This record gives sequence, structure tokens and C-alpha cells, in this order.
Amino acid sequence: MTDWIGHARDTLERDGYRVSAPRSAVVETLATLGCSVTAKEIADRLRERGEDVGVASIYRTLELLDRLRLARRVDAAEGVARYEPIDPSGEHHHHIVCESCGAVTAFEDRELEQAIEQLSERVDYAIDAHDVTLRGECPGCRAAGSRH
Amino acid sequence: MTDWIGHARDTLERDGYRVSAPRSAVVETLATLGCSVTAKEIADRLRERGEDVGVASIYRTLELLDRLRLARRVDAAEGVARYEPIDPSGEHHHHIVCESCGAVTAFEDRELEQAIEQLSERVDYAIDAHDVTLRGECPGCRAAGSRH
DNA sequence: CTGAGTGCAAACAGTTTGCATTACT
DNA sequence: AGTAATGCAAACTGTTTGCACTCAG
Repeated sequence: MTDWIGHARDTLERDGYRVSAPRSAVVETLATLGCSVTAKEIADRLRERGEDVGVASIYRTLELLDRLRLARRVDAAEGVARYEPIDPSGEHHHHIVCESCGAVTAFEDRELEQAIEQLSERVDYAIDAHDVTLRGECPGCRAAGSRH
Repeated sequence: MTDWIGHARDTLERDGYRVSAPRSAVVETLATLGCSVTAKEIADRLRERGEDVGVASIYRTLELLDRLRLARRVDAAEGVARYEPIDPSGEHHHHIVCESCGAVTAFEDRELEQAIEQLSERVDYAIDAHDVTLRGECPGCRAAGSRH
């Protein structure tokens, strides 16, 4: 995980982009926050640390990372764009989101990946990515007995 | 499909909501447009037909349909909320979106559903819904040889 | 010195909300 | 009459863009 930061820096450099301080800060923060991160979360975290970065630069950096396949946009919850680092090994996970409290949990499932792989070969699109989102009630909310 | 309209009307009525003209219009339009529909598309369609409905009412109706499980929000593409009718039989599909042109195609896959079902039993959330989105290049864009 | 990158602020797009009006029941 | 629902317009939220400025190569 930590060396994703190095990988990202290298890729940026190799592709002729400058590894500026603001960009580095966004990359590091994205790596730290890890999974399903919003632009606002990055901005807040950076502000706390005193290394303020303008929102525009954050968005531009995230878009760049997405374009370079260093990060991906995940469409779990509605309304806000969320990003997460892409592991160069190709390993990835998906998300379960709680419909009551909004909590997001990650999971991996070999069977699911297999089904998607096979499916991808049958369709007439050239598939290069996929997202799966499960929705339900998290253990905490179940215990609280909240029926939406 | 057509009788989803009746089903929706009945449910609204049964639950004590008025089946007003604007609501009906939204329900019918959603049924007609079918898969992965935005509020704007509904508004436009209705305007064309002269039965103008305010955007606020469209959003309120869609939210109501979502709450009553008559429709669901699909998180395929980023930025806009898309809705589609829920078939009372439980039958449903997922989407492939073209990263070049934005086209959306629906698909169904038994294997995939099975994998998700099994997975759902293993996790500690009470899963009641899921979304799968494949991304790639549609046949048209592939032919056009567009590398993003 | 030159252009890539930044930050600000204004512009935008989609969605939500407050409130006076309309229209079922 | 009483209240659910509507429509408008203003408010909001998240994101993008134009532009002058900065800074690294």
C-alpha cells in the first residue's frame, strides 16, 4: 500500500507530469485514506495538516490519477465521486454500503470475479473494468433494529 | 412492463398517496423510457407532450417511487441519478456502460446472480440489493478505433 | 525564460427546499 | 374545510473552468 505512493510518483514522472508538492500531497492522502475517498475528505485532511491544496487542484489530480489508471472512481454512493488507489497487481475489492448509516465495507470474492470474467468474454463490449455494490443493513444498524 | 404502471398506481393508492396527474405522468414516462432514466429525460419527454411537470415534482415522485420500492436508483454513470422501474417479480438486470460514448446496455446473467446470492449469505450485512456495472468500449466505438 | 501547474473565484449542473397556490377528498 | 401535492424560484452541493500568478526545469 505504501509503495503505491512510489508507484504513482514514478508513473507521473515517467509520463512527463510534474510531481509537484500539491500533487504529492493528494497522492499521499489518497493512499492514507485508502478506500472510497471523496475530494472533500482529501481537502479536509490536508487542511488539518496545514498543507492546504485548492479544491481545483485536488479534482484535477484525481482526474489525472484516474486517467493514468493509478486510481479509480467508484460509484458506490450517490451524488459524490469517490476514488481509491489502484493496486498495480490488479488486485481489487468491492463495496457493501449500509442503507441506514452509509457505512462502507470492502470485500473480495473469487467466485464473483470469475463470473464477471466469464461474462465479460461473452458480451460484445471490450470490458476493462467493473464495479459491484451490495446494499443492505450493517451489523450495527441491524442490532439497533432500525427498519429504514 | 405496461402493467408495472398499474402496479405502481395501486401501490401508491394503497399506501395512501394520491395518484395525481403529475405523478401519473412521471410513472408512465418512467415505464416508457424503461431503463436507466434521468429526471431530465422525464422532464423533456413530458414537455414534448405538453404535459409539463415541474422538476421538483419529478424529483419528489422519483424519490417516492424509490422509497416504495417501485423504482430503484441506479448508480451507473457518475454525476446524474438514474432510475428504473422495479419489476415486482424480482427480475432485474445490470448495465454495461461505454467509457467512450456513454452508451448504456443492459444484461442479465444467472451465474453472476448466483455468485452474489451466495456471497450475500456469507457477509455480516443483511443484503437486500446489489448493483453491477461493467465498463468498457461498445462495439461502435471499438470499430471507430478510438483509444480514449 | 517558458510552460506546466496552481489557486482563486466565478460559472455550472443536478438536486433540494421554502412557500404560496391548487385541487383532491 | 382541510390537507396532500404542485410549481416556482431561490438555495445548495459537488464539480468544472477561466485566468492571472507561481515555480520548477
